[in-house]
Amino acid sequence: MELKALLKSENRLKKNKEFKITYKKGNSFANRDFVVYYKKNSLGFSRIGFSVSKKVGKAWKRNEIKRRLRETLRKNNSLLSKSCDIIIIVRQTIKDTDYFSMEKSLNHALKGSELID
RNA sequence: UAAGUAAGUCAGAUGAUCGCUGAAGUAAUUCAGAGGAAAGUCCGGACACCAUAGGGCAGGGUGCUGGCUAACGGCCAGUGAAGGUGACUUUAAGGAUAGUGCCACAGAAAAUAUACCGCCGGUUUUUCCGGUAAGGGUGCAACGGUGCGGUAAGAGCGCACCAGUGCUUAGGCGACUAAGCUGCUAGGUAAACCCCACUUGGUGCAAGACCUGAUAGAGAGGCGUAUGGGGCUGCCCGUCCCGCUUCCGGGUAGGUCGCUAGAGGUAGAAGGUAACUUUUAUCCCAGAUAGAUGAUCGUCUGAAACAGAAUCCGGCUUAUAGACUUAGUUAAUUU
RNA sequence: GGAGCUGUAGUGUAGCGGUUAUCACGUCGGCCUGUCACGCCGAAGAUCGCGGGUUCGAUUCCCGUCAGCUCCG
Repeated sequence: MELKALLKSENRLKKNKEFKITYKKGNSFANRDFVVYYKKNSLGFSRIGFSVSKKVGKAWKRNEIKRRLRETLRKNNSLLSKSCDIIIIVRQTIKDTDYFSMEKSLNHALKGSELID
């Protein structure tokens, strides 16, 4: 699958139901900045959802975080072949970190959940 | 030069690589892509549905004058009051003689009554009676203020000036201002109830319309309309529904539309002190749906603030780095 | 996106415009007890979320603002 397709609509978690199922039946891993829920699916590709609480910041701040997360995942396309539903929850500590340390932290979180090598 | 006042503008730019959303195109590709506040949701509209969008009362809102506007609690121009040396700023600013309430403590007395210390007269010299409200004292506030006359002592009792109120004249569309005159003195509070004038139906794009369409009833016609219940903001009137029967077909979830050409932008002309209006030319300028603008590198000038459209407009309020423009004011120095 | 509610000692709450403000739990000190608890007595602890305005005087009335919470798919 092509790299740019990662963020097409079929690769995103959308429905509230899907989120709830992943929360209930999936496994989780957490570090200082992120919580990752993941669960195998039968689609042959992965779907990813983001969850950024209002406690993190105002609207423009949350948008910025989501943009940067998408950029990080775009560079790192190995997630797609896993066929998983993934939810990435952002914690409050992310507020003051810059792009590079965020990327590092996210990779650590994904390694911990054995989604990437 | 310093301090301060008012009005207004911009809101990083540019190049490269990799990406996101929409439109056009068979395709390569091309074009467009967050704000001055997009925010708060404090007002006003458009639009949609609710019942025909109704009547009365209650309730809500606004409150100096004139104008502007689709409308407004907004804006513009003025009036009064308050503040500032000044440029200028602020202003919920109708009515207290329609009525009701309240004015703690203190004080004689807090609104139609009264006299604590006093002053004066008479009698008596402990006091009592009468007159008085000038002085003291209380308080945010004491039935006008200052001065002179007057008096037993006093008092708008009389006079002059001032404050208020009423009337007349002049100016102004008007709020009001100026001058003159007569009578005389009226406590404050309406962001207390209230009165007066104007105004106000409710719900909100999660409005609503259509497509597909499990289970079972949204709709239409007829009959009945006694009681009771429910809906239409609260109550009353009025009105619709709930009952029975016949016909007909269609909740939630999903998708499409609503969804962006508009009280639109830019430039000019005319009218107006201005807000704004009229008109000519020209432009098309986000439309997502878990929700699109990012990352890296280079240069300028320094990894600049507040901060992200969600139906759309007009305002208000709040947040905001840095830079700039224009017009007044005050003070100091020099010529 | 839209609609609403609440802010008062550490916590949960009362409060007619008129004393820098009530009660309970908690805290601190004392009494009681061999000791602790219970009980009794006393004390401290509040910029009434913040900023303006009305008023002689605001926790209370009005305006703005901030924070928290609830409801509507």
